[in-house]
Amino acid sequence: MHGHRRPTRTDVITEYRRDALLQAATRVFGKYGFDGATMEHIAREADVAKGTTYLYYRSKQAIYHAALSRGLAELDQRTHAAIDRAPNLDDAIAAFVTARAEYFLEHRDFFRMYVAAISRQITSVKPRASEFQAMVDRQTRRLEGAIARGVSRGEIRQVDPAAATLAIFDLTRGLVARAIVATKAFDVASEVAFVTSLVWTGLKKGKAPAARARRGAAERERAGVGPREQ
Amino acid sequence: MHGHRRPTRTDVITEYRRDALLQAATRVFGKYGFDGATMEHIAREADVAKGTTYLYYRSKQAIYHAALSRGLAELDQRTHAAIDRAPNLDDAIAAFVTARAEYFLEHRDFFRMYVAAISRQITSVKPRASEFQAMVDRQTRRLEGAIARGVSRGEIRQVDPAAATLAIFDLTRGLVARAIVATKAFDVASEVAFVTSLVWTGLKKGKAPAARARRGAAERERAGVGPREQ
DNA sequence: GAGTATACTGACCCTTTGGTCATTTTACTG
DNA sequence: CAGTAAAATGACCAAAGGGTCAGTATACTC
Repeated sequence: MHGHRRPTRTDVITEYRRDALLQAATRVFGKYGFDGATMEHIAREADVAKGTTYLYYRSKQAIYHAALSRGLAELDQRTHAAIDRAPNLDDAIAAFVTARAEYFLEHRDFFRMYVAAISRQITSVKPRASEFQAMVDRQTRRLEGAIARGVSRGEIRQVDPAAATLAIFDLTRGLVARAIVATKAFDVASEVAFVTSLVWTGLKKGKAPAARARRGAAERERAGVGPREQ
Repeated sequence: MHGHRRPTRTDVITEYRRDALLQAATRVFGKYGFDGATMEHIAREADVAKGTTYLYYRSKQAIYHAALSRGLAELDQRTHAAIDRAPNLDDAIAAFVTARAEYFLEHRDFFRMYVAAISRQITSVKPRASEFQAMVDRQTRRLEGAIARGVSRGEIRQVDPAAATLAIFDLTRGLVARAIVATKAFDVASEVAFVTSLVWTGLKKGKAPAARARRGAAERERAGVGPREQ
């Protein structure tokens, strides 16, 4: 556990329990949400008694946070690897969408936690904004870099790389959400293809319609809109 | 309240309380989420005692459902009106995005409830899928129709209208979420313009890149992916 | 195998909160 | 203004669940 000495018996047990608890937590939080999940349930799922849980994680919050972080780290790692493997921008976009869709579909409970976490961020009054911002940043940085390069290299039209990345991010999340909720068969591959084609066509160089000025309504929103209440 | 006889005193009071409670509920549920909200808090916010709440709504679930439904109805109404006012497809798309973004930004607490509801749908094990499906359908039907017409009329390239609509839907939601979480100024108008331009460029007729076959990973997902567990 | 350290357990405590209802307040009627 | 119906109240109840810890089981040591 620390440094690199031979792991003691305690280290091994700790690692084993921590892992089992995290897996159990992901399953339970994914299925019931933070409030719906009970420590008792998580403990049973990990084949321990409730008290044991508190030997490895300080609180419900702590185990939730750990489970979420673990998934995010793995997701980021996979996303980054996929993008780095892509030789050019359109492949990078496809890789981003594909890698994430794949990961989420292999880890449905994690995806549920992920969506709930995003929802919480919007709901909660507590301004844990910075932590959340960092999380999104980690997930989008690589793709944003690739898009920025595409723009400066003239590969695609002049767009705000951050906005484009976030758009792809949103599309992917929506796509996965639908795949998970779907009761009838849902052709993920073709949905992924649609999203990538939509985005690629939308970004590709061509006579850009240069963000046609929208009249009326939208204009009124011009001013910076901070977190002001309705 | 029923039929069209002169409203009795009771009717007036009922309407007044119901309305106050729904407003209060939206505020509280929006800020604290379903579980975080307490009936006591909602009651206080509506200037009544807890018991009074139960004179007008059977349960916490009931008031939650009523508040959500009311917002959805209004949102749908506005969205539909905006689309119907649009003379052609690209205006319809812009109208959809703008109308929704506007409504959500004017009713931030409702938006929070809305996002939480979506998240719940994904999280919850209970298959209330059909009700949810209906909700999304109501919100997208009009735009989907417009897009379908655009396709058959050859105005845009051959795409699945449902998929395109859902994509626009997702982009709008993401955009609003960011506007609401944003700590620094956030230029909604330009974000709306970006999304509409991205979509419009992406859908517009042109040498369609015909969903370039994605090799590898995505392919493996081909089979219908139902709600199977990880 | 006695002795000790480590790991685990679940009954228990305490707070929170959805929902109820006997009682009180308010408004209306004749 | 007495009498009655409608409306509102908040103390109360019961269930649920996060977290604790005294006690028990397991494993390791000499």
